[in-house]
Amino acid sequence: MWPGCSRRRWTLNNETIKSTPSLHDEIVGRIRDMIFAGEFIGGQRVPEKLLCQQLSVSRTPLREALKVLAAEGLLTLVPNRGARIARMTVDDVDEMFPVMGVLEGLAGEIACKRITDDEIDEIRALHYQMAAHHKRKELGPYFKLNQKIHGKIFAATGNGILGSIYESLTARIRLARYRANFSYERWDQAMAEHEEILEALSDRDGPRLAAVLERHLENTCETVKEVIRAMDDENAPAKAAAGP
Amino acid sequence: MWPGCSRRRWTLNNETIKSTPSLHDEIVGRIRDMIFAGEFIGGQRVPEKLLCQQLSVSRTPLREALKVLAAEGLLTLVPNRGARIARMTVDDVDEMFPVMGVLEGLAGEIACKRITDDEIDEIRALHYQMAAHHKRKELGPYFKLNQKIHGKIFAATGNGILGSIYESLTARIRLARYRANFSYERWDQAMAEHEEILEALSDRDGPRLAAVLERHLENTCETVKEVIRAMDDENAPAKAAAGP
DNA sequence: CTTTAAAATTATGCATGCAATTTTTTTAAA
DNA sequence: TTTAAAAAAATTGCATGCATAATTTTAAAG
Repeated sequence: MWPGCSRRRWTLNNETIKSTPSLHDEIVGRIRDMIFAGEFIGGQRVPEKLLCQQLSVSRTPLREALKVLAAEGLLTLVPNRGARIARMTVDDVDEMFPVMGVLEGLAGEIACKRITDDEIDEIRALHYQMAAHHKRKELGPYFKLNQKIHGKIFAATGNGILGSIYESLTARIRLARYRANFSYERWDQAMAEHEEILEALSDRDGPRLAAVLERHLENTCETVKEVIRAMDDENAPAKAAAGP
Repeated sequence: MWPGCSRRRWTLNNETIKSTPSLHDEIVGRIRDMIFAGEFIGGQRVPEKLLCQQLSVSRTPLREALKVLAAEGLLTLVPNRGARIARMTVDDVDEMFPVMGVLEGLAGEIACKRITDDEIDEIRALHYQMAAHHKRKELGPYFKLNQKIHGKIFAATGNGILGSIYESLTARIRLARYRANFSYERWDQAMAEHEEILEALSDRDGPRLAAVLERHLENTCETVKEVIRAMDDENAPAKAAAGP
């Protein structure tokens, strides 16, 4: 996701170099996956030692990986106090939302100009798969495909920087979304919006796609905020209930 | 510039904690300044040892700092081959430009809604200072103030994420701009656009501000591309000229 | 003189160890 | 039982050392 991290070919000064996979890049990916898999909950401390034995590496490459993840916004690093899983707040989402909005809008406009028929077909295929999972109320697979479709739209822009910024924002959003106990009405609405997205894309209607994507994002944003509020309620009053 | 880096107070879980400044964060700042000061040119290798003795620190915290700077896009880290100053290409600028465009537009719209009279006065003061430097053709101070004004506009939005994304993009742009041997016509044009920016901001005219900012950015973008092309010409044919 | 191959040098990747800070536990007092 | 202080334990920050990969130098061949 981040431009130029793990095992891949490097293009540098017009030369293509095959890189040996380095340990800390491997670790970055592993920890990222662990976070997204929900192995840690927001705000939780993540001691270096724990990760060291869990990944069977020494502290040096691990600490380098933590630095990278903190730069991505997935971890919060406090001097002398180690790493914590970044905690998403409702305010954070409110800040991220308009930014993602203009990025999605831009992506929609560019994508409509540059997307190929083959790419549209790919997205259509993913769309119908996703629709099937929606019908069967299979949340996990639905999310994966949803994510993939948005990724494909950004990929179709051919603008790597646009894609990577968007990706890093959705990654942070994903911190809150892994346990999505949201309403089915919202889900149905999101699916309907995706129908429109596919239509606008097929028609290569840039303005319409931009508009739908923004509306869709608004839906997503509300969903995420609900999840965050639910998570906060689950923790904060739990302490009061845990009293004598 | 980056949310949560060096000596500052941390807000975490609604607690305010004063953090001890940690060495690697200090190093990140120092190296960033060195890069912006133009001590290294794009594509140049930056051996760890050199930085170690220059900053008189050991390799461990230095390497952590390099990871962070690479995540910011200021350095390129290749496994087993160390760090290089990131090289900006014309294509990179072409990708960054539309992204910065929508971000500036968004910032302009929000800023006009939320900016206070005091903040406008501050920007006005900076503006006139900048105009003076422009008249005297003092490029360095002009750039500093220019940067500050745009920063203030983003600060006025109250949206930290918007600001930090924009900041990280301008940081990468700055890699190319430190030796700006561009045309005076462009400079005059930029100054004229800044007059308009101040006007639109004073009138709190969101759409107009967004439009001017985007136009201004286009100017900046062309300037940067010229600089990059000049830098490339300075290096590539130099080898051919250095022949026997 | 240029090109190629091997050795020497240098740089990077990672593990470990110690000092300093933070967190937890223990102990004592209110 | 709660609170405060002190001691113990654990955790982090950073330096150093060694193995491995990359680069430069040297030597030889074409």
